Amino acid sequence: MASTGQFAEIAALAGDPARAAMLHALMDGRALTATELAHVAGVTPQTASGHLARMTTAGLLGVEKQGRHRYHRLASPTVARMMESIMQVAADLEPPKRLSVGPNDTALRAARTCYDHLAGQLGVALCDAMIDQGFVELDNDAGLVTDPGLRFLADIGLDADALAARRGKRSGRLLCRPCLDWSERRPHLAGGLGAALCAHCLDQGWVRRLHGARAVAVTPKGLGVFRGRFGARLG
Amino acid sequence: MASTGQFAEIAALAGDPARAAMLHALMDGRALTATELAHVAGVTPQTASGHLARMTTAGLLGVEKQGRHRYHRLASPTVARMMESIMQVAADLEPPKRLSVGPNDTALRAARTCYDHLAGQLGVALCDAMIDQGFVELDNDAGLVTDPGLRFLADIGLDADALAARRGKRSGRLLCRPCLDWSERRPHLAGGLGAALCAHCLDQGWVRRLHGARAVAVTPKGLGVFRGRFGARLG
DNA sequence: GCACTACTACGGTCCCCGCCGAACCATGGC
DNA sequence: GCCATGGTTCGGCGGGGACCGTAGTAGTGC
Repeated sequence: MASTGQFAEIAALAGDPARAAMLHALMDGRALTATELAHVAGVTPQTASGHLARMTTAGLLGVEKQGRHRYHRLASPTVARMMESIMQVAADLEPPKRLSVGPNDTALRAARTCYDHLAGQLGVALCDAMIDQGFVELDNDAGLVTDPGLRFLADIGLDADALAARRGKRSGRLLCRPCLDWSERRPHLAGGLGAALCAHCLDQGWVRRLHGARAVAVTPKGLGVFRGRFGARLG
Repeated sequence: MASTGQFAEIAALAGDPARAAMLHALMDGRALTATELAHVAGVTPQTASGHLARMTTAGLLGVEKQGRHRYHRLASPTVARMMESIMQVAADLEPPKRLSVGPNDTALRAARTCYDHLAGQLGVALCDAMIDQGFVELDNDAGLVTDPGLRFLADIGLDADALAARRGKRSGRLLCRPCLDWSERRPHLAGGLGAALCAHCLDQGWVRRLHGARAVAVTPKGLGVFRGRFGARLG
């Protein structure tokens, strides 16, 4: 089988604190340089370089060389999914020390990207609002966009055909994937729909990224749209 | 956040070869004793005991004491999902030595349980057959049971209402989750539907477990059902 | 050409952790 | 009561790997 040895190898790679920090930093889906990653991990560049090389040959990361810089990113959405699922298990672990609930942490809980979709209080609130309005129906395994939901998406500028193109084999209905939020313990929208929604929010300037991290902020314009059109209850 | 420290802790627990072997052995959803797990991991009982204690306090495993035995099982489906996703990433790793493609491995590829649903060639074949017959529609994110599919499920003895009860908030339609098979690289059915289907196959004697491992075998009766009713192309 | 930056390769140190042997509890059968 | 069995705890050993020095190699700008 994909022997336990290979399984252990991947898990062990993710299990080192320095490497875990780098992987987390890449969870916004963008590409960073080795020096930046060394900084977030708190190690010297040469140590970081070694870690990055190992993760790249293992297929966790991909690199794009560009001039004298080498940008490292997560190799695939599959890796991001893996990290999400580990985070869910880790969230059940009682917090050990809780010494620093810094502002960074607060921002992250409020709104963040989870590789390609929105998470945190914002992600959950948008999801709840769309359920309340009957735009999507969710169960533990999957979600379904209703006919009013399709009209709503078209209304805010998201074309259903474009959405269908993002997905694989299309079915008659537009489906999506629920993703359990590790900080809120409630589901938010993921999958092709979640990715499209997140990209659209960034395009339209409804949310913007904060200082190159995973956290995002809702713009005034976005707040109006989320409250008015989505019917979301936000802070 | 669910700090990178906790993330790394969970991943590191899964990253040790001995612990990974134990976790894999528990992936059939049943509970095993410490001695059995020590055997599959190839370590002494006292070493296994230490590993099991750590994984239990970390929330990866649960124990049920029963007489002088202590049965260890995966703590939750969440843990199983985590392991599935790590396996998917690990499957992309080129096989390192491939020295023993033993019969055990062959049986595992042919048909196995993946915590609570069927996987391997059998799982993929059943999924393909149900798609071909128009019983389910799948995309990358989710799947939908059609009306003929609901009738088919009732026909083979699976009640849709009972299925709905297994899931969380019910939607108008019966949804399911696709799970990418790490050996076949194609999706099979998971989620509540996959779990119900697997349980039903075991109940009806269509498949039976092999020597207490994850591998399962299709019985002659099951072969008839899978070919005749499902229309599956099997071996 | 030279200086500069970003990254990689090598050698050595240190520590964590997985492992086992032996001894120590708990349960069940006689 | 006694032994047998499954399981856990403790102490010491050993190896793997994470880390940082220093040194070396591309690519860029002057």
